[in-house]
Amino acid sequence: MVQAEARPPVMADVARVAGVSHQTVSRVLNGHPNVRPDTQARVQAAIEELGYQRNSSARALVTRRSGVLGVVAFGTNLYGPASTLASIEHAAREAGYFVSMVSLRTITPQTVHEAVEFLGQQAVEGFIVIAPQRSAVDSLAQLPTSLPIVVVEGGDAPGHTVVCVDQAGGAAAATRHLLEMGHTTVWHIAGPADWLEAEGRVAGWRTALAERGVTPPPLLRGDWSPRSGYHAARQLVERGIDQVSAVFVGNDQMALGVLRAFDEAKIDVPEDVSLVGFDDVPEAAYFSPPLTTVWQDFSAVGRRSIQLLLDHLAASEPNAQQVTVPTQLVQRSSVGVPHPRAATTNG
Amino acid sequence: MVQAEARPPVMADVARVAGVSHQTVSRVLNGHPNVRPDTQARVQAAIEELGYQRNSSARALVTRRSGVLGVVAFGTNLYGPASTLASIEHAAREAGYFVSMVSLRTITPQTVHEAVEFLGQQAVEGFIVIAPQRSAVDSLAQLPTSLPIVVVEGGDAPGHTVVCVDQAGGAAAATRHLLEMGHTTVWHIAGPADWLEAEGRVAGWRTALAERGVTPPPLLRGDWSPRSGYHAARQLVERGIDQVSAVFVGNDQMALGVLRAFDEAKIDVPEDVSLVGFDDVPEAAYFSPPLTTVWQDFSAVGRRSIQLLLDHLAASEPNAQQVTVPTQLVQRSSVGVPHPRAATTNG
DNA sequence: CCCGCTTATGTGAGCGTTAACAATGTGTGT
DNA sequence: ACACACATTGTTAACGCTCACATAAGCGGG
Repeated sequence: MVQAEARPPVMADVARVAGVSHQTVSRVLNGHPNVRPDTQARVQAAIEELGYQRNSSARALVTRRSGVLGVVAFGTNLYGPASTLASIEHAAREAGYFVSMVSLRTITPQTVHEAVEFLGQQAVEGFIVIAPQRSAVDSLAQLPTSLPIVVVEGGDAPGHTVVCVDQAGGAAAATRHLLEMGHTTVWHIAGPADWLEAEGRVAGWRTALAERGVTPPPLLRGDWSPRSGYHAARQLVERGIDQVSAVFVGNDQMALGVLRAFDEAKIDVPEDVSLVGFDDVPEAAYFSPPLTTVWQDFSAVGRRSIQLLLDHLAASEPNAQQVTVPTQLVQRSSVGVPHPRAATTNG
Repeated sequence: MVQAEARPPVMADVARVAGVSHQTVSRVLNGHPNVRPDTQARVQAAIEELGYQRNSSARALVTRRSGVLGVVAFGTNLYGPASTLASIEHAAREAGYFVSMVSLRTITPQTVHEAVEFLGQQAVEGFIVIAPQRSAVDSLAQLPTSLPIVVVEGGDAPGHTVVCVDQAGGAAAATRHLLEMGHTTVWHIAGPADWLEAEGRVAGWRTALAERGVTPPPLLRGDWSPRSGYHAARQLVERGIDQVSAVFVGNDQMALGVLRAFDEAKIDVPEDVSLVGFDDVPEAAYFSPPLTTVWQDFSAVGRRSIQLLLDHLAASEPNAQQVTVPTQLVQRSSVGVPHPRAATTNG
């Protein structure tokens, strides 16, 4: 009795059925010119008859191209990174590339290094590293690889190709908006100091204040979580909320915590205090009150990252580009004109 | 002048430097026994000297194992799927597997089919499909692959290995909690009808009401978004909120919309109406008021999925298992005892 | 002191594909 | 009718690894 072959069909099988050589099958598969239409049809038919699928390992072995892009991401259960990641994958797939992902829980030179090394074991052709912290960016310099890398949210990583959102611009727009509504100054609850996004927003906030000759009030720090926003707002309340008429919060999650703290302290937004967030998470429009915030185009970040990475792959030129994605202020109901008492700050 | 070899080193290069055969290098790399310690050390040294990295394509070609797992995900910018995905990747990496991801924007038999076919081009060894909608689960039956598949949130997919959260149990617990607080009935704002998670929660809600002999009030439907929760709550308000003392909302995002609508209508939570959500997103604790909700262990879902998939891979047995991950009620401040007027429902 | 047994290493083939080159047919200008 | 270009197909040799097998070396018992 003949042993039934469990093995999936290979090119030679297709070639036999179609009555051609395996090389012709290869040509059909790769869309080479100079294959007669009827030959092509016969091969095509044989492929479907056998349910043939090309062996990607063999192909990768000989072409030295795996068609896989590695993505090292962080905080992927947060809205921003998750959206960026999805967009990266989408753009990569459209370009015919696979995405192999490593999702980091903590981001240190150590973990970034390990992630890149891990992906290096698989034959990725290039990397996208979402490196929102300074330490992560620094660790990029000494990576054990010569593969092209695009850094997302990597701020001013010298010598690297970087895609980032115009944090400073968005923050300045938010701050200016509050100033233009008549607030004499704007407080800021920032994200963690080692986060480049946090620093960019702080810088934008400072810039907008400086434009008006306003000395920035003391900076408050959170860790992006609603909890930390809540605590920062408590501090504000305790040190005298009368002094505060407008707050620019580093992200929407912290803004939610702020809202909660103000609600508990019977401080009305925007009647008593105006608030602007950052991110424009889907929930922001349904906070109480709906939050004025800064929209980030995460989708564009993902698309541009892939685009730059593919450019690098094609050109093999090491020209490090810096791409900045603009933001947009989304006005809702958390900003109002300053309360009379708040106008007399200098009392 | 000798042309410098740009090619990365291969096993033969390592072998030459270490003074052994390529096969011995292979043995060291794969941790085979019967290699003398000093030989092993020499090979190890040569590997490091040359910065050798094994060519995974060549290895995959001959072993017929790529070490890559495919994940088809949906709604990856939402908290639940994003958390599950991260957990899947983590568990896979710990087991030494790579994760290739496809993130779907719309989930139809068509897109699921395409995603699986796409991943099939890469030589994935198995799939995890996050298929939260009935139509997606149905489309799984006729997939063009014989590879092992684990379905996440696939409800009662017959013949498939499924990991899902105990939606009905969680919903019943939420409903019972409201009933035990003294509410005579509980309204429900459900997710979309074709979502298995939504249906599971509806079923649990009905069960808990039936236990007390309570006829379920009319079911309201949303689409998981805060917007839809807002509109459902508006309906409730317009048709007479006096009839309503407790609402179980299909997820936290919709609950936020409900909160917003109630806030606008000057309906206090939990004073006038009690509310329970589902998911326990990080923001839920900072809603106004902090939301009582049902916690889902997304991390466990991811871990169990990988575990089952690896079992399948090892056993090649087609024994379809169904794993259910328990939930937990998280009590915060959105539930209270019923208002006196609400007790006289039959008025 | 040789036999068999174990341990340590080397040799050769083959995985399924693409690239380079060879070989065949097909038509065109002279 | 002949040479030459060109379109179409086939043949052969890598790619870098693991597997199966062959071989050499070490070691205790008769």
